Amino acid sequence: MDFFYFGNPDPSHTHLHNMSPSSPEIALSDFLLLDDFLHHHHGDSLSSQSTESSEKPTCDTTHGFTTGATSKNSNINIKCKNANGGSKARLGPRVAFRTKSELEIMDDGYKWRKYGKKSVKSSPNLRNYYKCSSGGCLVKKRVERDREDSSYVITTYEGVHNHESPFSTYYSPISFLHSDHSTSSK
DNA sequence: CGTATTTGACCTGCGC
DNA sequence: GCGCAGGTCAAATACG
Repeated sequence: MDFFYFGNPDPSHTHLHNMSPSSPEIALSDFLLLDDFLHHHHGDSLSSQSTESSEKPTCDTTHGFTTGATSKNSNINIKCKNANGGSKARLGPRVAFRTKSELEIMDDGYKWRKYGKKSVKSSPNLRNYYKCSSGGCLVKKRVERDREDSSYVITTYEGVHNHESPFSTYYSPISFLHSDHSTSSK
């Protein structure tokens, strides 16, 4: 499976430029992997070795296991959706961050262009749609407030950037995952 | 004046 | 087939 990293998703605490490689600040956010992308490929060897969650349809339950690697508060939740969510061709893996932030606009190092806004049934709040404004890069993101706790912002990324972040002066502690598995997707 | 954002219309998939 | 919900488009508008 593919993996990508957007640096510190919570700009209210640290700025990207100040981020250290070990970045404990990521602990301030929940990090969700929506691996319906995997499910889309179900049947191949991938799903057998990835988490058991890919076996179950709509395992919306929050696993909430803590990454011993990063730290105390960081919840990594693996979410997988039913195959119907993946019936269309996916741009790539979907990754969601839940971040406690006043601001919905997070500078993750990429340049985003807003292309839509919608109120959705699943939440009383509006959902905003962004595309990466780099030419040829089709990565999208959705930003909405948590319906449970509006002080949280849920940011969902879809796809993989085909270019470097303008601010990629740092290295992700989990970037090895990317190099390790990037060949298996896309 | 060029670029980004806003926002209603339009499109598509899904459930009934 | 119809209606609903989510996602995208694109013209109009705002902003630098």
